[in-house]
Amino acid sequence: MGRPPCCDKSNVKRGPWTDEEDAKILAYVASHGIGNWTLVPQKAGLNRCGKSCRLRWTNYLRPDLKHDTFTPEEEECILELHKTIGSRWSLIAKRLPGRTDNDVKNYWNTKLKKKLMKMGIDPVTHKPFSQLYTEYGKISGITNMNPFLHTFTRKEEPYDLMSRNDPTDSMASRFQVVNNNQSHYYNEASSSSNGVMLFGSASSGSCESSQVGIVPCSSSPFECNEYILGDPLFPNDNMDQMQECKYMGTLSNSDSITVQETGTSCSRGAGATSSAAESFVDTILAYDDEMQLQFPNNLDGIYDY
DNA sequence: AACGGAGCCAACCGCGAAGTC
DNA sequence: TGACTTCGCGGTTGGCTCCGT
Repeated sequence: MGRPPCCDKSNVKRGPWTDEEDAKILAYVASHGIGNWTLVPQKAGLNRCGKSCRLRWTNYLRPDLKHDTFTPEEEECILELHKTIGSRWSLIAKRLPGRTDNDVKNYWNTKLKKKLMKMGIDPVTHKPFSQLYTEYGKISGITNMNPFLHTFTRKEEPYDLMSRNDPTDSMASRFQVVNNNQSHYYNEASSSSNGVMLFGSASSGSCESSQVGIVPCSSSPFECNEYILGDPLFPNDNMDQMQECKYMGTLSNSDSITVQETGTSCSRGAGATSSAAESFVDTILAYDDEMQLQFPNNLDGIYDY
């Protein structure tokens, strides 16, 4: 039944690699190529777990890897990609030849994140903290009135907003929706009219299906169709439609994306039923209009989705 | 010189997806 | 089809180095 265990984890060496061990990996790959990593320790004469060997190769020994510091161009690329797709390091690393996901992740955590925070920019949303606090204040102020938003804050629902007690916490984390085994960011980059972000959850009890997409306005060489189309939350039925949109999935140079849910039936709270033809943003706008009528003072000013 | 804190990064951990039997 | 595995990923940690006191 199944494959044999990769190794006896209690009986393998761990910790830093020696030059001798590196040489064994290199020699093995040179003669056999990359294949079944579980067999590598045995065949290469290493007392290591196959998983550890694979990690050592992919993160350090690969001949195509760069070991120098990140260039300003690479830094800019990471920032742009992170703004769009978040902490999907392996996807970001694929756009940076010679860099691994571990490299990118470490560089982000040790340099870029702090750099952004020093500039007063939230590293998750890539928006100024001041703007986020303003927007969050508005959202929290109307949460009890808007039935749609109320759905996300009720404790008995699968959705739950994170605590706002920690002032050092990223604002974006407070918009993270926890949905059983899955969580999705309501990326704060998603709030203007230049593009559309479709979101939802296929595993939600109230949504039968959903889709996630990013529509930008300007086209850079980067295309994120692969991320969107590869997203498990994106129903196959909508793939063709997604691929037909030539703008879909190209990276926006601006931070303007709007949130929208389309397609299948989805009910979130009283009155939030939307038909297949009724878009999510239409539903929100309808509530917005309703709120404007009922509480014109509270919702005065800019409030774009 | 000794110490402690911060920064950095290689390596590990745990999970979900995919593969195998 | 189900049990069990490997693979790949993102998050976290441990230890080394640097720097200020």
